[in-house]
Amino acid sequence: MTWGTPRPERADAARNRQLLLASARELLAEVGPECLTMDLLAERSGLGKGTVFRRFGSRAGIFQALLDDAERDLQQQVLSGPPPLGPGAPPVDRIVAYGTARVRFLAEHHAVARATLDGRHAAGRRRPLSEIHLRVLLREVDLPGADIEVLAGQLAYALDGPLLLRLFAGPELAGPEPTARFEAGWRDLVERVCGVSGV
Amino acid sequence: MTWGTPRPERADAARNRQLLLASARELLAEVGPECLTMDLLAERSGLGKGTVFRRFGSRAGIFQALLDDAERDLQQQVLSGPPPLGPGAPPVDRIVAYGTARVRFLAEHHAVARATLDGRHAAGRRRPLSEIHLRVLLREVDLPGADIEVLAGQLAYALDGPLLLRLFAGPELAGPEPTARFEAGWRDLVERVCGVSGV
DNA sequence: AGCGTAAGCGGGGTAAAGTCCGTTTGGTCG
DNA sequence: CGACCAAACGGACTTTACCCCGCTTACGCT
Repeated sequence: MTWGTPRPERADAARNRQLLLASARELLAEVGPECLTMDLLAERSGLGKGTVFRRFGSRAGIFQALLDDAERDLQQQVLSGPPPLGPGAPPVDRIVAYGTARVRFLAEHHAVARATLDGRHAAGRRRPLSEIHLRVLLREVDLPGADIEVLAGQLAYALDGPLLLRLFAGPELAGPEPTARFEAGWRDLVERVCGVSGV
Repeated sequence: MTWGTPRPERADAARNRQLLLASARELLAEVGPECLTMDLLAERSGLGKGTVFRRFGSRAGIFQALLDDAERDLQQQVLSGPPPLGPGAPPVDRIVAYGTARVRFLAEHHAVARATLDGRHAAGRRRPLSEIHLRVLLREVDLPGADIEVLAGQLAYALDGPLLLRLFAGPELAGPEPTARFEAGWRDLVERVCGVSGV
């Protein structure tokens, strides 16, 4: 036994995965994301509820799986498609191209992507504090050609919750070391964006 | 009657708000975030479950309120504290100082901040795709002194879900206009970060 | 003070997420 | 071909966020 790959997927499991994804897509079109329940999906696909949970882990997992499935195409483009999205172009061009592609991807699948975030009744999330403050300050900096609204949002999210929390949550890293690293990273990012040249 | 302010808060409501926040903090320390249920909080504070929901709207709302409460102090520092966090310093310095303060704030309150994100068993969220791809490409760009790991995370989040979804979700803006704006914003951000000078 | 009313309160009810464990089945090895 | 086992399945059960609506209470007005 070589343990490089943990185990191949069983045939019935693979079949059911496809069945579940197909049923989920149907239901999504019929009743919309917020009415798609685990029970409903189980019934529609003719499988047990336990099976649905085994596959997806949670309600949000369904949408994640759906999105991953749609994203596979984008991944292929990135790995072996034509430049600048695929290999062969200068890295900066590829980064720009990737962002463009991803924005379009999310715009196209925004309903599913939204449902991924779980909070099914959270409706309007709030993150205005950092963003507003940054917007005000950025206006005072001379940044010709920049879209301040968008830039403020980008920086706010670069700074905010998910990134930090993910690392903090990981292998118990709430200590001083990653904190210092984020602080340095933030300083570096801001100085690059604002065009501070020197030492 | 002047209708500028919708209505002042009733006295008992204010008292109960404080009581609930205090009870929530106690329970948080005793049983941890994931065991803090709405029923438990209601019982501990001697109020009805309906009241708890009226106050906070949802489970996540509790943690949001707790975090907002703690953040009020930071807000004060920003609005009227000493520079560089408060007014009086050059904007870039203030931006850097704000980021530093916020990183420390989140590091200190990471348990609560984490619980804010609702998905109580979501555990490890996945966002490796964009991040890994960006990391690889950024390494090919000459960026002296940059922490590529951190930078890749920052850019990935600047690009990713929450920002887009928030605007898409808002006043129904999935159309082409904001998409184009995000694409342009991304190009601008990347070029600033990577030090592309010219036209 | 007495009254009207709108906001706040209570807690039982509901639906849906997530868990458990006994049963079934696909795959492999003798 | 038959036995064995780990993985997959099913669906009843538990937990808990969230809703609903009749009751209570604080505040403004006369």
